[in-house]
Amino acid sequence: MATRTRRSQRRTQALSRERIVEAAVELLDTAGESGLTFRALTERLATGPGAIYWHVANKEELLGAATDAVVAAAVAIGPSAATATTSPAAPATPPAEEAGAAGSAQDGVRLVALGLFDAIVRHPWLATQLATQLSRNPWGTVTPRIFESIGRRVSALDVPESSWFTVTSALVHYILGAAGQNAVNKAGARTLAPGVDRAEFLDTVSTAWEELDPDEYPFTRAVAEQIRGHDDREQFLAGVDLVLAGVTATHHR
Amino acid sequence: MATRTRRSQRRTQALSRERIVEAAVELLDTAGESGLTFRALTERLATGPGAIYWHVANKEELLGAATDAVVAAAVAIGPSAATATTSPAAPATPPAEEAGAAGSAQDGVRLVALGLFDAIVRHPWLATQLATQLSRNPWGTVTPRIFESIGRRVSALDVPESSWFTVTSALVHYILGAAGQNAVNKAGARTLAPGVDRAEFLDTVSTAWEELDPDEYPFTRAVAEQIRGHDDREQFLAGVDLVLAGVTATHHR
DNA sequence: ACCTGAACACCGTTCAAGT
DNA sequence: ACCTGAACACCGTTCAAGT
Repeated sequence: MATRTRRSQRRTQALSRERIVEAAVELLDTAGESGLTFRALTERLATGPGAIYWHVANKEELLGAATDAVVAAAVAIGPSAATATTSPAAPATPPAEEAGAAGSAQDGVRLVALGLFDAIVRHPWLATQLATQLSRNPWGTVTPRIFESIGRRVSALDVPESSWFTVTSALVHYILGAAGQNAVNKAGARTLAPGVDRAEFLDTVSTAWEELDPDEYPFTRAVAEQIRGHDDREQFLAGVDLVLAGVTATHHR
Repeated sequence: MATRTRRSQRRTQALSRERIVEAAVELLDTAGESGLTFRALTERLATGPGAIYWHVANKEELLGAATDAVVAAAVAIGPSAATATTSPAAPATPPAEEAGAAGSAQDGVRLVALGLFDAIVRHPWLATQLATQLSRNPWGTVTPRIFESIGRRVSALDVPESSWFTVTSALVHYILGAAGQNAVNKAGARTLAPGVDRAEFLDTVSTAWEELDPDEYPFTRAVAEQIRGHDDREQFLAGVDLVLAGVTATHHR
């Protein structure tokens, strides 16, 4: 078999934290979560483990940095603007969408939400990593980044300032929960042909759900059919709109 | 130091998948995600690794079973009914809440949501594990369990059947996202005195957020103060109500 | 059928030594 | 200041052997 990528030529660029994080993201995308090892990293960067440890404290920090880089790009850009290379450094301010009427702040929320959704689709490991990062390291950079980009749009909605935190939290939580679950791609595939593997997969789940015990799972069985033809992004956006509708109904009415 | 729990007496019960899962949950609760190793399990159960592998295919399956056991108990019971011992096997049908008027289906949703929330607080490893389980194994038992218990209440709301899937998904996604992020307990503490460690922690986050760059993070800084005194459960429920309000506003109105 | 425990391949991390 | 690479402790998993 011997699938050797003969990338172990002499190193041309100097090692740097940025280059290490970049390589980590590539490895995660290519080989999945279990593919990111210091040995693989070491080979790809043509160096030794000690060198990596000089730039990065440990694996947890490396995963955090990889997550942060991808998230930064996602919230800055909006939905899949096809950035081929992931650049760890992102512009400070997101490009302004349509100059802001109060109503199109809702579109802003949708835009950021889709940006995160697409990022998770492109980088399936993000789903798990986001959960890890947000729950055991909320003082890090990842949470504020997401919070800020959603929150700005929320503050442009007409919602009393005292509710900003609650509303933003609800949106962020929905987005992360939904994006996470929908990012079910077979590991390794860079871009999945949208019609083929995916439809097959949904079919499998739908069938499995239809075969559940009728006494224990009446609802899930009843609804299994609806999963078959559905479009993930559409579904995801419908959920965002549901929350936005709740915001409108609850505040300023 | 030699902190030996001298639990390695001769085994009294026979080994079984159930007992292994139970021990795994205890280990996860006590020592965190990194504390669950086959060696620790082996010592606690007074056996060898081979014996465990006879009952369980691998670590991934073990984690899945542990997650499933805890989730099953959570959705069956509702908010923290203080089950001291986690019983992997759960009753088939959840105990009926107040006999169902259409309006109290909303209370049903709140009840299940709080049940999951509390479960994650009691078992912080659930947050990460749920994300893993749901995203790379949706044909497992965990997803249908959660889906069913929320979905039943949704179908008792007056929402057209064609929207059941969308609405249930949105609720489940919010619940998992929110519960996940809020489950920030210091690892190891079984029950945390609610007023002490937690307030200190929120204080730290709030302060950190106030010190962010004013140009990049105006919103997060503005809202940092609101995090200080807030009650997680209250916040969580407010989000559930926001989604429910959205459902009411969008459907059958 | 169920369990034992030594052994294997692999992993994250350290550190004395080099430039 | 930055990098090398051997070495260490530990982990999930296997398997021939026992009962």
